[in-house]
Amino acid sequence: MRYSREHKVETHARIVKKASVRLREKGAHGVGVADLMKEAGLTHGGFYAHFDSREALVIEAFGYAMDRAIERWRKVAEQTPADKRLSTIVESYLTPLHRDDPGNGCAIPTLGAEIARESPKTRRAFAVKLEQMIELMADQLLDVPRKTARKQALAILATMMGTMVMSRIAGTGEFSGEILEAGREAVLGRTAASKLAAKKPASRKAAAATRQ
Amino acid sequence: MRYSREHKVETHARIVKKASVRLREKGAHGVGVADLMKEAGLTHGGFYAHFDSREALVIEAFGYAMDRAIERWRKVAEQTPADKRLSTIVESYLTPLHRDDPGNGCAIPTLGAEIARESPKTRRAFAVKLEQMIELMADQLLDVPRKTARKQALAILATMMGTMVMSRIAGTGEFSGEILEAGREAVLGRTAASKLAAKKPASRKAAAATRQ
DNA sequence: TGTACATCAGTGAACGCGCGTTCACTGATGTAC
DNA sequence: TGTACATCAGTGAACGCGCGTTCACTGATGTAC
Repeated sequence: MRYSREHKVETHARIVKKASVRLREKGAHGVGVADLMKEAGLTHGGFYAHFDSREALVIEAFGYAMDRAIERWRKVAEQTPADKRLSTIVESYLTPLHRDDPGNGCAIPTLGAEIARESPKTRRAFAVKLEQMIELMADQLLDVPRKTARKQALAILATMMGTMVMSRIAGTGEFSGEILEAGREAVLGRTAASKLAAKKPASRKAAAATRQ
Repeated sequence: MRYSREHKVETHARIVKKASVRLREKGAHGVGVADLMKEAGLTHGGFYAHFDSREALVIEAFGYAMDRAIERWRKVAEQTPADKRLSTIVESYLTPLHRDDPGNGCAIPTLGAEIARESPKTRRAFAVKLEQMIELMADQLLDVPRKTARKQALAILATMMGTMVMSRIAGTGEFSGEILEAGREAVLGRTAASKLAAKKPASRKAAAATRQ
């Protein structure tokens, strides 16, 4: 069956998109070609009409995942008043929802170590995307000189990503919630609400409960 | 050949130790049983006299790697005056040397995502070790109440680990060095030396050069 | 103390499963005339 | 506009390699007598 001009491009994109979810969930070696194709509603035989190798899809899917994160942050920045952008990004990132859904989340905490093991050439492509994330984050830090903003952006991203990895190791319980909270507070400072919660044991328990 | 009582224990430990290095370098799926045994000077056939499965060795090797990190920090704490402990740990962690030698480095930046994908039971065992790291780090934060120290320790660890992952994605060049520096500064604050360097372009270049 | 036997860590061949990759084939649609 | 042919995304069987695992065997040393 010969398909229309756009059909192949659409199918290709669908494979990449679905693969990026499964690979974030299971890791770069965690899913086979057959499974990835099934995810896109196809059989494994057609795979090589779209990609030179499994490796090639993995790279493309990783890139897609990072592009989506950048895009998401860009959207938040557009739709949020300047002084709330940083906190909106950080607070939506360091969330149990994000922690428990790595397939649709940031690629660095799930795939960062595997990206670091790629060839220098491939790594460089991802470094460019990382650079974009840093600049985007620095854009949200308004009341400091640009150089300082960039330094702070780097540290904020590192804290966010490290917090996410640690909270996932800790699971979904109270310990994991504590880690997320510490990350949020470190980046944004203690809010009035969290200060209050820290002083009143009763409301702390309630807060712990809502975090699962 | 029947060996002395301690022989098996020693061999077992040697396999785990060597495996922990190779697994940190290549990832949990990056090395085969035969290679791991060869690393310890043995052939693959003897593997199952020591471990129930490859998975069992991976788990044990991950645990060994984390224990070594904890042990190393504990030693630093013992051998360093109280007010220098935090900076000594952080400065030896956020180093090009550590970045370029994942095999002998901290397990979280290399294996954290894979630990997070393990079974809840296994994850919990690693969460215990993570908890130990947190407490050890909190012990070094002296002039704040314990609860605050713990929160700060969590954030510091997250920043350290996130910085390491990001710097490895960035490779070994200037960008990677910038990431490490931002991490150090975020955790320790600008030192007199780095402040000076930031003002004098000449010495900044020199600093960049020493970072590779 | 000396001798016969038991043990079992380690060897290397072999097994078998899974998975990446290949290939002959299909058949719907695009294109040439 | 209609017809014959070409194209090529997708199918499913098959290939073959790598790797985790098994197994019969070895032989040095521990242990029983």
